[in-house]
Amino acid sequence: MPRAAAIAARRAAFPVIAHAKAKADGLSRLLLAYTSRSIEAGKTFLHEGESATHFFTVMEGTVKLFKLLCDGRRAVTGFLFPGDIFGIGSEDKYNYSAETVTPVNLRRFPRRQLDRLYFNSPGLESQLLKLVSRELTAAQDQIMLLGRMTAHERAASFLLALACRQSRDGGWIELAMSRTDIADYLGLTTETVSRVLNVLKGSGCIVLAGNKVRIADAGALTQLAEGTGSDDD
Amino acid sequence: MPRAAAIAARRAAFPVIAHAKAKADGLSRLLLAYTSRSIEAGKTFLHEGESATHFFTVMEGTVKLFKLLCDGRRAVTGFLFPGDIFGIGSEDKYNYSAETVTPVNLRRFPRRQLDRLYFNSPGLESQLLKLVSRELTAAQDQIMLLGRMTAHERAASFLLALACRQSRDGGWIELAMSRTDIADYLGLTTETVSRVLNVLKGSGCIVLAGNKVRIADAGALTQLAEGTGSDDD
DNA sequence: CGATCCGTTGACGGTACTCAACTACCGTGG
DNA sequence: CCACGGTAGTTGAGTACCGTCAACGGATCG
Repeated sequence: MPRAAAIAARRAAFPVIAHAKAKADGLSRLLLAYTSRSIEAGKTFLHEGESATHFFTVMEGTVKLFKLLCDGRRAVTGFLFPGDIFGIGSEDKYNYSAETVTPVNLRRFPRRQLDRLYFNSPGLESQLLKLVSRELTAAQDQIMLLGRMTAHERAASFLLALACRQSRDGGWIELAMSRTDIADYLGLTTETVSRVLNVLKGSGCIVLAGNKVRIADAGALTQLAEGTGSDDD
Repeated sequence: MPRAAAIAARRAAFPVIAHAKAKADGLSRLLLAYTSRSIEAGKTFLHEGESATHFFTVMEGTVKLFKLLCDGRRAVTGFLFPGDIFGIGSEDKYNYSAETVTPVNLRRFPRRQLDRLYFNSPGLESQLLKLVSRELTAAQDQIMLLGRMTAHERAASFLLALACRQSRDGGWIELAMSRTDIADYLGLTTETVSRVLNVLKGSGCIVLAGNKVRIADAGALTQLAEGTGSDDD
């Protein structure tokens, strides 16, 4: 029973709105009417604490959301892929910063106009509620990961979650983000990320080739991700 | 600048809806019309994965929300106090379990009736959106805490966040939850929690007396919580 | 009074961090 | 063309923080 829950958790695991595009059709159509911006890689285009005037959808590329401690320590709270929406949530300030990982194409939507739209399209608000709820679920999964999983388990979970988002290219996953980004996402250091990935590679669970990964033994990886060796529950 | 952000973060730090009662007045009034249940301490009254039929508000007592790994490892995602609302969020299954920490008095509200209510009270849905957003913010703060803070910093943050919720009794904070609960909340072990609290006590930051804590040196505790010793940023 | 649970304290060990060196891969410019 | 510098990733050695295991004290309860 908890096993099923764990699997479901991983499936929804991105702090991000898994397949938001499909689910938020009305919203997406809405966004299409608005300005599209191209941003080069490595630009912080949204700062924690700024007043939240817009929300965004990723058209192309990868974005990361993160928070900083005053001494520079960083936590990446999520990666965003095409179709994901962020900056929703009715706080008046953004509670994370956002930076482009790759060159990115974004559409942004002024929040100020939301109230008007709520009035016109009644389903919209509950769509947003659903999206934020999904983000919340993902964040809580991440809490489980950071609070109670080992480095190996974190890496395995991460790869499986990535695979769920990018199921194309014959199983090859593109690691668009740097090791530092992954480390800050998994609560580890770059060195540990590197080592752990190479252990997974060595054990035959994955194939590592530069920025690409392929999951070779999903079963073994899943077991790792759940911390279950060969024992039954 | 990041310092201000960090402080704001701690202020909102409970994965919980800080002072939801005040903010969600319409909602609270609504809930008052519904059944109230008393539950003894230590009962799991809501299971992760169950279909989410109701949402709840805490009238009295303390509740914890948690998730389990299949091998029994646990992460407490939040503590709930009187006035807090949970089980909102429009997922069809609960994504955490809930257990009473103390004897608790709850009101519960059938979700099925929400749609009808949305129609009648237009502000309601955006109230919910705001509550879920706040939960999300809290969860992301917890991600920062779990991913990038030391045991001492986590404990200090925890105490400060608790103090923000319970500002009564002349500064005495009631630790209704066990060390195990705190450990699962902070991603530590009970032993470490115990040790760290006693270090804080020894350094004069706090006063520990059984289940009660008083913050003696809020400044020092805040510095600890932020990881800033005496260096400027 | 024994049993159990919770919290504390101690000794020890391991996982992951720190520090450091080294490689590979860029793009730039001599 | 290759030297050069900068960045990203890998690898190694040593360390530290925190987890594990174990024992103990105090409270509650039957």
